[in-house]
Amino acid sequence: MSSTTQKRARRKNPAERAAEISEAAREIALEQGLSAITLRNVAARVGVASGLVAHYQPNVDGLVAATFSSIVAAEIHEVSGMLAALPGPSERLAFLLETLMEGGRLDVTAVWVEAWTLGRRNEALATCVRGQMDSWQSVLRGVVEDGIAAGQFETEDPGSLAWQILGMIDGLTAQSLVRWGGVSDRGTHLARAVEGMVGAARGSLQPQASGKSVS
Amino acid sequence: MSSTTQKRARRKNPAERAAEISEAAREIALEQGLSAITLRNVAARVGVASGLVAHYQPNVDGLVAATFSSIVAAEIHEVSGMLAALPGPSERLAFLLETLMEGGRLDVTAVWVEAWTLGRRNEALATCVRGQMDSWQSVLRGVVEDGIAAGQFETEDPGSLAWQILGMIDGLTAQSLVRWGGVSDRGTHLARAVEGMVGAARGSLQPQASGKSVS
DNA sequence: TCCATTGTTGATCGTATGATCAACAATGCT
DNA sequence: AGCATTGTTGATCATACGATCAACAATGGA
Repeated sequence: MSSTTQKRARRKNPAERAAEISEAAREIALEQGLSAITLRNVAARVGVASGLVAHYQPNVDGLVAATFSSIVAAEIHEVSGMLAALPGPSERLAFLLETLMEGGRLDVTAVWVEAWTLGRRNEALATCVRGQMDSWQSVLRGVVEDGIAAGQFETEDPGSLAWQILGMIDGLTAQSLVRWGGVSDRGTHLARAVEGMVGAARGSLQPQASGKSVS
Repeated sequence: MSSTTQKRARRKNPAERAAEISEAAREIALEQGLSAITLRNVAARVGVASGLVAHYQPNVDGLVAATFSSIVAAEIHEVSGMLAALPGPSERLAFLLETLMEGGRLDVTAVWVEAWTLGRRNEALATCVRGQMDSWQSVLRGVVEDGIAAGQFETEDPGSLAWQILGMIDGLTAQSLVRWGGVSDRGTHLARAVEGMVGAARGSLQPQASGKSVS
């Protein structure tokens, strides 16, 4: 009993404790949403008094904003790492569409959607949201520009187009947050639409039904 | 003084009072968001005790859900009324894209986005959200099917396509909630994408730079 | 061993929420 | 005028939030 229920938390150095708190906030956000990030909630998960969380994060709005950035930045970093391993712009764009639409990132999508709303009353969060949107747009724009340089894509304004594609992805994934069924060929439709927008060859961005060809 | 500051609210019949409360909730939602719908907040706007609001709306979740439905249903009704006045499917689809992307409905967009998040913890709201999404999809699907019948559009699955277009619109308008600049030709890009998706002629869905041709 | 440093606690304050309900008062019928 | 009906009040309860801070205790150097 004395080992399972700890009366007082083990004393740790600030960096370690701060990391624990950030990680707890991250988990809470992914499981229950950004608005579940609460002094008491985070404290309970770390196994620590609420005051300690407040000590490391003087205001909760900041913690929420930082947590949002942490989650999204990690995703961007991960995805763009995968992008780098692909041979050319067409493959990268196709991979992007397929990956982001796949449905395995609903938790991150929920965080995005909630951040859009919370940003109205949390200025720090709003700034982070804009920053991360810029990051995503930058990644996507890079792919489009590479495609243009390689002669595979054609568009006048890669930046604007990148925003457009991002918006479409956001809307469609947000939709899947509420309604799973209904849309059958989500990926296919989007790929077709984007092909038209970037002037790529028909089918060049379709998610390849690679690997498993059965059922 | 006795006329400006009323000590006790005028006695009204239930239907009238209920309508007042609904209207107040509607205004609050559009101005401050769905989460600002509060017993005391609504009561203050109506000029009434908080208990009275609770009397008419036994639980707040229900009021939030009803308010969402009211706002969105009104918009759908309004827009589909305008659609009926247009000559053909191409004009209707173009009008839809133009109207919904125009930026004059940011308040409604904010309500949508917040509803997606709040629906996670408000089951009644979640049901309403799904219902209104169905309504929108139904309107859009109707336009697409008409277009197919008229030989102007071509697609295998109008229902799925309608979902797709809706998702794109949602994402792009939500984006404009946070970031105004950045995208120049929002409407044009989207129109081009949709043209590709429905197999319509290039330019047939472009927002006509009608009326004012200067500057 | 003593003690200064510093990580940690938990109570406390002010505020806000939804919900409940006995008391009140306006209304209109008899 | 008297009275039952019913729309309305406002205090109250339980809960949850962010924030603050004096007190506490673990740690490691002197």
